[in-house]
Amino acid sequence: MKASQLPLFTLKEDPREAQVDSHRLLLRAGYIRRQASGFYTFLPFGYLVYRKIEQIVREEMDAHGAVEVHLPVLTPAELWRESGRWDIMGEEMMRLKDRHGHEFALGPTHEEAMTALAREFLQSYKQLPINLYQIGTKYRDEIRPRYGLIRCREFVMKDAYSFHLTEESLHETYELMRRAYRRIFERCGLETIAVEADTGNMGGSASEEFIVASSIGEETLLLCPNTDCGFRANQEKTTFVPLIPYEVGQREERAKIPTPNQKTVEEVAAFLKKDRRSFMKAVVYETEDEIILCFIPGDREISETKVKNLSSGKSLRLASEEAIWALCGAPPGYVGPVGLRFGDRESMVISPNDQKKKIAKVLFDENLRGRHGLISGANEGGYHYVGLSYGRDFHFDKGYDLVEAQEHDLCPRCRTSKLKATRGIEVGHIFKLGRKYSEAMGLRVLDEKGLPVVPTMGCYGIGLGRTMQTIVEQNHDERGIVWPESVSPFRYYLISLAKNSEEEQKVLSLYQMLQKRGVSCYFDDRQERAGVKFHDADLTGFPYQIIAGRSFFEKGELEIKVRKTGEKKMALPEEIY
RNA sequence: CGGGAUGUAGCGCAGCGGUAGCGCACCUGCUUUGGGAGCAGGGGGUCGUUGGUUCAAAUCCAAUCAUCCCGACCA
Repeated sequence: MKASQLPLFTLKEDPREAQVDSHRLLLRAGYIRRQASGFYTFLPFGYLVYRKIEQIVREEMDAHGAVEVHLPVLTPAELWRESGRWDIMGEEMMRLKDRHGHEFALGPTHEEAMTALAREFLQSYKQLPINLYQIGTKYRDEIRPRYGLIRCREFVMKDAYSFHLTEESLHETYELMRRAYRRIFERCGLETIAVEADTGNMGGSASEEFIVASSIGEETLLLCPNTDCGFRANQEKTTFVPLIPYEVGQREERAKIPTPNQKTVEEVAAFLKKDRRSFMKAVVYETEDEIILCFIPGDREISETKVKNLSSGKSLRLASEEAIWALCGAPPGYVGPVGLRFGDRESMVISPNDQKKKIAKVLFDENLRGRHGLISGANEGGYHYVGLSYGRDFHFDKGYDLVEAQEHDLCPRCRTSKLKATRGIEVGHIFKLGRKYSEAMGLRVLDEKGLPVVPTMGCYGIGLGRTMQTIVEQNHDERGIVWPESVSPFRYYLISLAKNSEEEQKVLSLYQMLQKRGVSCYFDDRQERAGVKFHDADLTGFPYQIIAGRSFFEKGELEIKVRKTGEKKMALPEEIY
């Protein structure tokens, strides 16, 4: 392709909107352009790269036994109501009505739609297992779109859904997909780390994320440096194990201490000159039908993800001040385990200002078990208790893991090494979904005995646009992008330094000869000075540059420059492939 | 949704009460031609939108929309 047909859209100056290198370079080198916050146009080069990635994904999915289909972007509300997610998905899901008033979602994911498709044609166990995938546009109304293609509101995802009679069969496909993903990212020139992940509101048992280590990543991973152990997980998923176990402490008298205007653990600890480790921190959440009071060690932060997994799964948020008053009879900051009007054990129904009656739950972190001398709110404004004892002032049967694990905590697997933290971009995710959707949507097949069974499911996603930008994030220098050959729009960037029409004709012949031989080459035939072409060639980042200059016109020799290393060598036209 | 910032030519920005500017890009001509050329000439903006203050508003005030950054984490 020639520049006169397929123009460059390069910019001389950095666009103001871009904050990170990969985003800046994709804009500047003319690969993408923003249309609205979180919505991007793919320009010619960008679309070429995108399609190369798509093709890699397609080839590997096909090679690993999956079948491609294509579903509508709009999914009817009824499907989401069947699974119960119409209400759960919240504002992240974009919705609209047609002229008849029928409700639709712009699909953020397609579990429901694919399960609905499967139940239409799956009747017998003989049809299983089957793995259906599509490459299609998704919509998520992100709170805050960021970093170009990394987090946007319209994006292309490859999503696959597999259906199985047995756990073993699901496991086989899960492993197959794991292998396919390794191949896909490898072919894209990305080094991924596979980590255990939280299953989120998707439901299901096992789940693994494919992460590319990067400082702009929005995921935090915790890794065990002990190679024999090899533990790697998403921070959200990591079980908290303190490096130094919490001391049991001495049993002592309970005392109520005035702590006026001291609300946070930090404030009260400073005020009483006590260590934060001896505090029992209370955090209150509510959902549509629950109020959840959590107690955790005072020196740590709570993991909202972990609490969410222990709740009804609906929209979890910090409780309102009214709800805290209704629950504890005290303002925020003074909540504690003693004197809760419903006791300190299990659940009962209360009625906060929020119209509805809600179930009250109390969750204790396991690290509070059996401890004495703890400090917590007195459930009375302006007072805290010191000297709280397990068994006397609070107790619990089941303790939970509620604390967010951090770097330098103990590895929960080998329990010998300190965890290390890394930031990363999630480019792929594989799940064992289980029967959540097949069950809810009435998917059944007959087994060998002719009895109906509900198939179990797996689900496997890759963000294509995000993958594309991640490749740039990992492959660039101060001059521009350095594409891996597998996804570069073209293999060669041909720069003509012709000074007259005779020389121009020579370069054009060269280009036509390369075309004829099927060499992937972009010909910059613009009437520009050499420097401009060199800069654009480096910026757009194809793996090799062919420079037709003096040596070509005099001796027929071309200069080949390797973009990545800057290394140059001479070659004859026939030697270029 | 809370806090901060910014909207002026295609892009990057200055101007902050008195005729709308600069650099790059674009068009024409001449010279130049191996790392973002020089000279000369030229085209292009209802200053995000709406309302207000004023003799006079890009400039002051208000509202609104859009974009970017930080937060939405925890009493």
